[in-house]
Amino acid sequence: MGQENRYCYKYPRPAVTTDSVIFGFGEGELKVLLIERGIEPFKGRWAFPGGFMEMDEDADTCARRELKEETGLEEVYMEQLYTFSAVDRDPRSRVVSIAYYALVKLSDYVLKAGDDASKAKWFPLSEIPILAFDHQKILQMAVKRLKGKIRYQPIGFELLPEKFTIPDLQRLYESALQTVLDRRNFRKKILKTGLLIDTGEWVADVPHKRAKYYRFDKAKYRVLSEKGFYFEI
Amino acid sequence: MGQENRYCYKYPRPAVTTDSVIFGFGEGELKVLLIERGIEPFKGRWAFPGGFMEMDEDADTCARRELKEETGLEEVYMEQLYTFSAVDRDPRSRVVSIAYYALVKLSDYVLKAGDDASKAKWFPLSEIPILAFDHQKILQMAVKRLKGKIRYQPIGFELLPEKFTIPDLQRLYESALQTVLDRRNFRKKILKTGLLIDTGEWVADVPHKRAKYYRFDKAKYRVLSEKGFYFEI
DNA sequence: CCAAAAGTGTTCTTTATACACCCATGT
DNA sequence: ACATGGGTGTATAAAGAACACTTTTGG
Repeated sequence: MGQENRYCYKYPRPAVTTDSVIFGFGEGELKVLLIERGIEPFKGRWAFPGGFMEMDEDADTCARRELKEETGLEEVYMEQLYTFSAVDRDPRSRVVSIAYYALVKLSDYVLKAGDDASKAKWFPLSEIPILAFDHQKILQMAVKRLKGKIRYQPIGFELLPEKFTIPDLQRLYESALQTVLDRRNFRKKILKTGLLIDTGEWVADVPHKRAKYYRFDKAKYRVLSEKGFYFEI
Repeated sequence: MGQENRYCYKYPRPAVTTDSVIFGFGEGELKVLLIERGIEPFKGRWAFPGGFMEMDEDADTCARRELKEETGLEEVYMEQLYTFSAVDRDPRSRVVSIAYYALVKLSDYVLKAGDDASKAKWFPLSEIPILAFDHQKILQMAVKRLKGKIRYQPIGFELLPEKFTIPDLQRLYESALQTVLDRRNFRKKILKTGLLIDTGEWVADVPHKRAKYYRFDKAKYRVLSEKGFYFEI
């Protein structure tokens, strides 16, 4: 205890961290989960959840551990994004960050006040504050990746609840891709993939015609994607 | 001199390296450049060029420096691929590797005997030997990425000489994608992009009709890709 | 009865695919 | 003259884009 600098190497080494860009979708727009930093550097600034990699875990494990510790989120869709290694990206010392991005169902995740996650907050993409470190750059890349990927891989479902309507899905696509899509053509394309299962349920308590709820057919998608399934919105 | 373990930290840190998968195209097939390891671990095995990151360089710089030192190659098309961080990927100690892939014009690069590059050799994708570390896994991902990327981004040109014919380009695509393409349709699609410039030169000394040489219009591609140019073979 | 969003088909245009013959050259 | 690979056009099929009205529901 109190023993410092116990780990010595022949050559200098950078510290290795992970940072995760967590996307959610709610109120018709894409959001990102940020944590307010409680310590220097960048104390008080917002940043992505993340932290130092332990020696007995790989980067994926680290990213999931940090995510759980800082936000309570578990078992989310997560993918490696890019590794950021600019020499001066951390003012303290040399730090290499392996960045991830994750897609979560906002409905599964209610921010609890008072616990470790109390400093976590969802920000719409249009209202991102100034971020710590090079996190602005990380965010840019994550958004670009999401936009690129959502067009030809059905990852949109990861952002919606288990049951969702076709108009819900369309709003997500319109928001993510920043375009307007034709209702009839969108429905045709999505149904033609055969990846939606009709749940037989309908939206309730709306002052207009009720939309049907669908589920995403994960098993069928796995089979199709192994066969080289190609899809595009 | 002789002073060891001078760099001490409060927490243990992994070493950080880069490894680069170098693709070339010749004799009608895709090839990869490998280096024979002269030291343990995996002495005598083939591996990708790469090495430890210095504290005053970022990963891109490191990958290019190592590539130059080990093979003499400079100014190649290079992109970050993925970061490999499995706990046991290096038998000596914890090493995180930021992998890159590069595309080079084989014509620009003649292996010189006797210098530092003397242990470098091109291997066709179909004849890859057993590799060191987790390089087999890295190669798999690099090939997957190349196949995916070549379909919708004109990176194929990076693998061909400055001047190339349309049949050359077609052979590259057929080899990379492992398919057979229709000559007439391929030509139409490629020319329709407007990215080929007719050089006015023809192949010489062939016992059949001469093919025209084209150049890739990099400037035009930059303009188009900023405008959201989308292309697919 | 009104406002609001969901559901539904058809036409037209664009793009992709399939396919066969002639041409130029070196040996 | 022959073997080799390069160049070219057209017809058909498939996919994408454009577009308007009716239905259901709560207030």
